[in-house]
Order: sequence, then C-alpha cells, then structure tokens
Amino acid sequence: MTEPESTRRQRRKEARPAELAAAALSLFIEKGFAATRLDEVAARAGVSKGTLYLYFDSKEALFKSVIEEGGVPIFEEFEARLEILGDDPERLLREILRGWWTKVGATDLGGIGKLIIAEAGNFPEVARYHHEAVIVRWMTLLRRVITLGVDKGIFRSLDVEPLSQLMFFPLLMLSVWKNSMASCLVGCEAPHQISDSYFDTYFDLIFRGLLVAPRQEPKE
Amino acid sequence: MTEPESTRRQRRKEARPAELAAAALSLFIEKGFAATRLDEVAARAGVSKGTLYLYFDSKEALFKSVIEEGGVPIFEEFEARLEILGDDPERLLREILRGWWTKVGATDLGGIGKLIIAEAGNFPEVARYHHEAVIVRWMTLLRRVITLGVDKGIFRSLDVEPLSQLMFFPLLMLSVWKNSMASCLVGCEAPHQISDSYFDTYFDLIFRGLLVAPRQEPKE
DNA sequence: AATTAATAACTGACTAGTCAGTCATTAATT
DNA sequence: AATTAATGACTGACTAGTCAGTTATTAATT
Repeated sequence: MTEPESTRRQRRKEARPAELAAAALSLFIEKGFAATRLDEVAARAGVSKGTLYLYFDSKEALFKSVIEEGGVPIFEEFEARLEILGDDPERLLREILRGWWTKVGATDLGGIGKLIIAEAGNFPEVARYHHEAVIVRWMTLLRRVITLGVDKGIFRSLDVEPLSQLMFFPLLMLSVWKNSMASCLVGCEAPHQISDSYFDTYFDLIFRGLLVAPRQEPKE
Repeated sequence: MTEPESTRRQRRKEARPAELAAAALSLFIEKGFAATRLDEVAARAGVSKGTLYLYFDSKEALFKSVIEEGGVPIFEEFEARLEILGDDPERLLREILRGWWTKVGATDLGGIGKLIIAEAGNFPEVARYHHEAVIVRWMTLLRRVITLGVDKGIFRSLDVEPLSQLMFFPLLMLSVWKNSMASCLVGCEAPHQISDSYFDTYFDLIFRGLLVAPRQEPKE
C-alpha cells in the first residue's frame, strides 16, 4: 500500500505528445532552446527521456513542433469569429487588439513571441514559418480594418504599414516583457511595473492619434 | 616572406578586453548565451580561447561584463548633453526618443535589449542590473519630460507611467526586431518589413495623441 | 473467472560527442 | 635573461540520443 496512483507508471499514448509539448514550450520560454535539458522537459511532463523520443525525433523536432502547433489554431479561430462582427472599423480594431491580448498576449502563447525573438538567429526557417503563418496574418487583419476605416473617412489617412505595426508593438512588447523581465523583477519596488491603466492609456492614445474626429475628453 | 603581420602573434594587452567584449556581444546577440561557443568568441576577436581566459574569469563573467559595460556610458553621455537644451517639452521629448534611437536602438547596443529579454530567465540578477542601470533611467528621463509638459499644460494629463512605456515600446520593439527577425527575413517579399515612414508615423501618432492642441494637418 | 500469452508504452543506464575551463609551452617584449 | 602575453592541446563534466529490459494493458485460452 505505497502510493498506488502516483508512483505506478501509466500508459497514456494519446495525452503524451501534448503534455510533452506543453512542458517543452514553458521551458523553452523560460530558458531558451539551448539551455533547456530534455531530461527536464520529460520530468516536467511526468515521463522519462526515453518516452520523449517515442513521440519526437530530436530536440529540434520538438522545438519546431512546439512553434508550429502554437499560434496558428488560435489565429484561425479568432479570424472566424471576427467575420460575424459588423463593419464598424473602430469596434473591429478594438476587438482585434483586445482579442489578441486575451487570446494570445496574456496567455502562455504570448511566450512564443519571446521565444521566436530569442531563437530567430539559431532557427531562421522556424522564425520565417512563424512570421508567415502567424505574425503576417494578424498584421494583415489589422491593415484590412485600418484601411476600411480610412476608406470610410473615420480614420486619418496615415501610412497603413507602419500604422499597423505601431498599433501592435505596444501589445507585443508587453507580452514579451511579461515573459522575460517581469518574472525577474518581482519584489522590485513598484515603479516601472506594468500598471492597470496601461490599456486605457493605450487605447486613448492610439485612437486619439488615429481618429479624424476624436471624442472630446471631459472638461476639467 | 609568408604574411609577416597577419600570422604572427601579437601582444596587445590593452586592446584585448574591449575586442573580446565586442566579439562576445555580437555573438550573444546572434545566438544567445548558451549557444555561443567561447572558441568562436575568441576567433572573432582574433585570439585563442586561452587568451580569453587571461581577461575574463568565466563565460558568465564575460556575459556580465558585456552587459555592464554596454548601455550605461551612452546613457550618461546622453543625459549630460540633454541638460543644455531648453525646457520645451515637445522638443525635449523628440530629442530623447530620437536620441535613444540613434545612439542605442539603431546601433549594436540595441541588441542588448534583445539579449536581456532572451536571457532574463537564466540571469535574473544581470537583467535586474540592466533594468536598474539603464532601462529605469531612460524611462525616468521620459517621465520627467512628460510631467513637465503636463505641468505646462502642453501635454494632456494622462497617466505618466503607462504613457512613457507607450512612447518607448515602439522604438524598443523595432530595435529588438532588427536584432532578431529582421536578419532572417531578408529576401522575403517586401510587406511587413519596417518602412522608412515608420518614424514619421510614430511621431505623428503619439504627439497627436499627447498634445492638448495638436497642430492642424494640412487640408486635403 | 482465472490464468497465460502477446503487445507496446515506458524506463533509465549507457555511449558518443561537445565544450567550458586548464596549463605546459612558445614567443614577443623589456 | 627575465618577464609575461598568447597559444592550443588536453581534460572532465555534461547531455542529446539509443536500446535492452520492464511492466501496464489487452487478448486468448482454459
């Protein structure tokens, strides 16, 4: 009668790949590809290293798999939901930006951004894939909505390419920050942490910069 | 008569540390800490690995040195130059943002940002040092100038903390991007590269969002 | 229902290769 | 001649990847 469940080995062929991928993703984000030990990945997934090699051919294959599984499904799901919204550009734009944050930026998937940034030099083809399959598609969505707003005369006629990047970068940077610096600054006295009013100020600033006729702010 | 200079070994005690640090910085930025080989650092600096160990105690000491040398002097130099400017907040703000870009973001030093992001998980104390010694000081400068503008009634009275981050993040992200994704997207067809009008649109957007009374844009 | 045989998921000790760090030797400088 | 900067072969610790063996599970037999 010695810990019947927890110590006995389990056979769960279906669940292993996803569990291993999740463990690998979190460790790759924490430590980077090269500094991550496969023994540690296996341990975090609750299996031995040998099991890892039943499901993935090599460390690099594991890395590629983690990148390729993450990001794409979420984008496609989000894109599908967006279709049914109207054609109010400001509403759509807020929806996309908030949507990216809640579905990606604020979740574990946000760490993929940091990971890609860190490993692009070592895995250019993986970075290119992620760029094509995820980043470009989100940016294209943004550009379409911004162009819609410009055509309708609601948004100012600025250069759409840099504009979409300027919309996105504060969110992306925040997500990257949370997955790198944030965890090592715990306990550091408050200033220069990300405050709650970040999003309010973000939307205020960009929409005032973007709209032809911004709403008046309340008199003081 | 076989290449007298290039093959003969040189003794240049003074120049070695800086040359080794520069070689290490560029490789750490390209590949990350763990994936960088000390033989490669030494080769790039034109010496052997043994020489590296004459000037640095360990790989980690080399890393710390590279981070601690880079960034701080530039900030202090810039801060000193800024004193002699007037007290026009908009001009000062443009000067700081442009100054950061030309002195840091667009140079090799910009890569330190990417490096810190990538390695913060493995070297939290180094990340904390860089945060305190560089990031916080630039942000404090920004906040001081923004507060000055708000007090003078030139800038809108928004929350200064997120505002300074929102000013800075598009530049930081651009710098990080150039040191990670950019190099692996060469030859990728034009869209989603960073265009020349990025800065124009950046300043346009943030100052229209920031100023109480933005300049009128030219009639169409 | 109980026993036995067959399957394959899982394990971890092992191998082969890599790389941070050392040190005996070489050669430039004083 | 003495000093010391520079070298690169060497070592030992570490880890990606392997594989012979173990055990949970399922199927067949009694």
